[in-house]
Amino acid sequence: MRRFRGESLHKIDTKGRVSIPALFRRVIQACDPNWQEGLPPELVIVYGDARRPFLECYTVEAIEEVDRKIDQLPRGSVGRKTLERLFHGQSYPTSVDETGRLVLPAKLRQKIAVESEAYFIAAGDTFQIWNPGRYNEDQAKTEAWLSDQPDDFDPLSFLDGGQEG
Amino acid sequence: MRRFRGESLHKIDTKGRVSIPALFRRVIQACDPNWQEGLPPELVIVYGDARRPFLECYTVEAIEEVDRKIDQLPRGSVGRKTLERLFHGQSYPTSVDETGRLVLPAKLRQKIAVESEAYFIAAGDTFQIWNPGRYNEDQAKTEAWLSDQPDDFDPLSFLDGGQEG
DNA sequence: TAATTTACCATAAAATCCCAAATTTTTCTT
DNA sequence: AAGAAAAATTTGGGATTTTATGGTAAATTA
Repeated sequence: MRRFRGESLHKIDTKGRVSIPALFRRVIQACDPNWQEGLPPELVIVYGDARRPFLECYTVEAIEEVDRKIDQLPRGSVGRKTLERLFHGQSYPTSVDETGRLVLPAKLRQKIAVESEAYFIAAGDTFQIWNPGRYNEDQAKTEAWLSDQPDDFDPLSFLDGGQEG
Repeated sequence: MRRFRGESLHKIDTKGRVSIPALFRRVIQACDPNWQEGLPPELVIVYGDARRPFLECYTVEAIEEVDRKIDQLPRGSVGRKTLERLFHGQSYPTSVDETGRLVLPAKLRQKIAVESEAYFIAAGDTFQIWNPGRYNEDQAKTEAWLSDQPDDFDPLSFLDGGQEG
């Protein structure tokens, strides 16, 4: 399975167009089982979780996996209903244009409060789009926490045992 | 499992190109399960941990092991988020070119403050890239610490029980 | 028709490819 | 073991391609 990796900052123009990081485009294309020469690679942007200040972008393969899992939940259950709202309702299917860009409609830009620039960061099999300042704040918190740890603290220690709080 | 071993100093040219020590290349290639004749061997450079003054280079196998472990952490946990930022976001996937070189983008060069030369040193299943002067300082500290130990102190004693610190 | 969205064209900057000169290391031969 | 030949490594420069971004025209839609 291909994964996103990396981060970068891009301009948003007056029409809401933004370049997708070139490396991300390759993953989007490789993970679109319907893609073929000449067609624009597709993806799905999930924007509904109000507690998250970013847009979450899924490849076709990744969103189909989510869909399959939702299908397995009992009809009428709270979980299923919530997930259907989020992933089926509050999501925006789109595609990468010929020049490697994507159009963020006004509604989505407002959701994450972006205007002239957007910050892209990989998160495994999805990637996120942030307001750059908002991301920096969040990142600063993470770094502050890290610098409170002992000098020899290794983030990888999360991987072992992890008695996570 | 193949391991990196050795150290060396290399020039960085104006485009950010730097030769990878030949012995390291063999390990990178051997640990890239997708590699085949004609393809460039791939690797991932992790640069995000601000407390570390070097770039940490992972083989494909090594980074995939980290990815698998991250996948097993609970979604939404602090540990998972921190590790995703670090290993998925603040990392740079790249490959070894035909002449055995690698390109360090300006952002990565700035992170470790290298300009005309870079120092490479093995560290088990990864290797590190340092500013040569910065590495010497660090090494001097290690040596100073060692020389403060009793004459009969054997570093290998760390291997036994080792009540570190 | 006015407004919005989509397609198409253009350009500067950056990243990549291709070729090649000097080294250095290894192998071969005497 | 020494010297010569071959192979591999490190480094550099120019040409080409890709990327990020902007603008205009065509098309869709309300």
